[in-house]
Amino acid sequence: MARVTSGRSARGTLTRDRVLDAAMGIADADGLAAVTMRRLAGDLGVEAMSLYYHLPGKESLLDGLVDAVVAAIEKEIAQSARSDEGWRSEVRRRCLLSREVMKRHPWAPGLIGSRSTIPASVFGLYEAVLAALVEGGLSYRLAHRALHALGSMVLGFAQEVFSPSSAGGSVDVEVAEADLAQLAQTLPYLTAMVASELHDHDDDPLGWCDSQTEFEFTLDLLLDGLERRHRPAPAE
Amino acid sequence: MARVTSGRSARGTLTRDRVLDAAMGIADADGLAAVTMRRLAGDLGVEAMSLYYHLPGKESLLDGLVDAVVAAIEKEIAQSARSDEGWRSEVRRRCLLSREVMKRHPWAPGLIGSRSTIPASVFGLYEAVLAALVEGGLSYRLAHRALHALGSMVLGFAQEVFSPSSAGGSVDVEVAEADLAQLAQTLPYLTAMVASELHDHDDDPLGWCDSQTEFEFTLDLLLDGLERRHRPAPAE
DNA sequence: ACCTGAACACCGTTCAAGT
DNA sequence: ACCTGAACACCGTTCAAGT
Repeated sequence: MARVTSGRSARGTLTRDRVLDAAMGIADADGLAAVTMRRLAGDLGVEAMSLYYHLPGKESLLDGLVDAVVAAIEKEIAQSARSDEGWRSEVRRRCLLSREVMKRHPWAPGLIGSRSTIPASVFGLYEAVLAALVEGGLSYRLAHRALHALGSMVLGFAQEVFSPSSAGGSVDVEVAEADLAQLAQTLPYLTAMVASELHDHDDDPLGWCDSQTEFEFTLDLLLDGLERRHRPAPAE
Repeated sequence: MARVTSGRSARGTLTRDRVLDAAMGIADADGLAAVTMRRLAGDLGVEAMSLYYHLPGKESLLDGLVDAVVAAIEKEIAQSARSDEGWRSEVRRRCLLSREVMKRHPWAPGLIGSRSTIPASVFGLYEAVLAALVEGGLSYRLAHRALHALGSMVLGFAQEVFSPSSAGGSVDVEVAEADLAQLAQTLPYLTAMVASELHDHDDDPLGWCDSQTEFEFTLDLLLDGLERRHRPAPAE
């Protein structure tokens, strides 16, 4: 009577957290495709429809999984935090630690990439990197480009791909005025960056984040570096 | 009687190509999620089961879509080909043109990323970039790292994400000896690169493509570039 | 050779009903 | 408050059958 070995199991009843834990377990073991409402319920010793009492639906479950991975990354980063670290070292550490976590949950990059709307927790990771860059003395302009260039490195994967439209939804950047104050509070650096970049593009407000320009910046960053390593001491 | 306006329509019968064309149309119009066997058949004025006569199944259809996008990229690149172009300029042009095509098919990056096995046509794009690098004088070692670093730029998307395991399948690099000759013929540069890198790692054959090393190389490439643009003239 | 109808084993989700 | 059963509208796919 001390322990139930499986099924509705262990202590107490169903919980959003227990559901998310079980979902992560399935994803880690059998891949994200194995995470179906019916399988998940089965592992929890419950009927599929019971899950809807704790989560509004599958989309919400997937958002919860992303949040869980981001939380794991932030935990890892917090544990290794140092003071008196340059921006370069801090950004580098963050990217490497994110990668460690992603290796434990190889389904996560694909999931994050396929989400139609970027979960707020992911913005938090970018906010922290941006903070490091700006505190390190980079201009908002350069820091903005750095965020684009570092792109998926911030999340811990390189060489990998995602489409904002893969899930069909376009990323909606419209923000209600009411939410803006809230945004400025939780993501102060990102808010300031957008404000700064918008101001610099008074003549062309729509061009403040031109993806063509960002793409070429990143591409040239990489090509410059490769050229430099190919012939190490160019005449400057 | 001259024209049928819709349905089984136009000239003749169902064809693999007509099916793929229709699938691309649906994906462009309503997103990849709208491409179901039933919807696709409906648009072609046919029953869903008829599709299976022309394609073995949905996986094959998706592979066909990837091939179609790659073909569009290669067409674009062929049209703008120049002789007497340095490796840097050629690689840059290829990446920018790939991006143009991807903008027309915004579902493509996500699709390519989610494929459990990398379609052969995609290897062709990397082969061409590798050829440019090697012919431009880069060592196989550096060219190998360049391929990792340029990563998704070669396919036309930056700042985006993909997991090899998102679809559950691990990328299988095992190659039967019989296929090796064939491979060497169609992808000579990639074959030579692997051979060269394997040779350089006689002591540690498994380490010839260590993803941790590649990740750090790319990360430092980007950080170097950002640092350089932050304070343009470092003491070297 | 090419296409179809009916059926199977799955999905996520709704909704009224149980306790 | 928490969980369930039956049902609905979808999937991809098989297989025997039509022409």
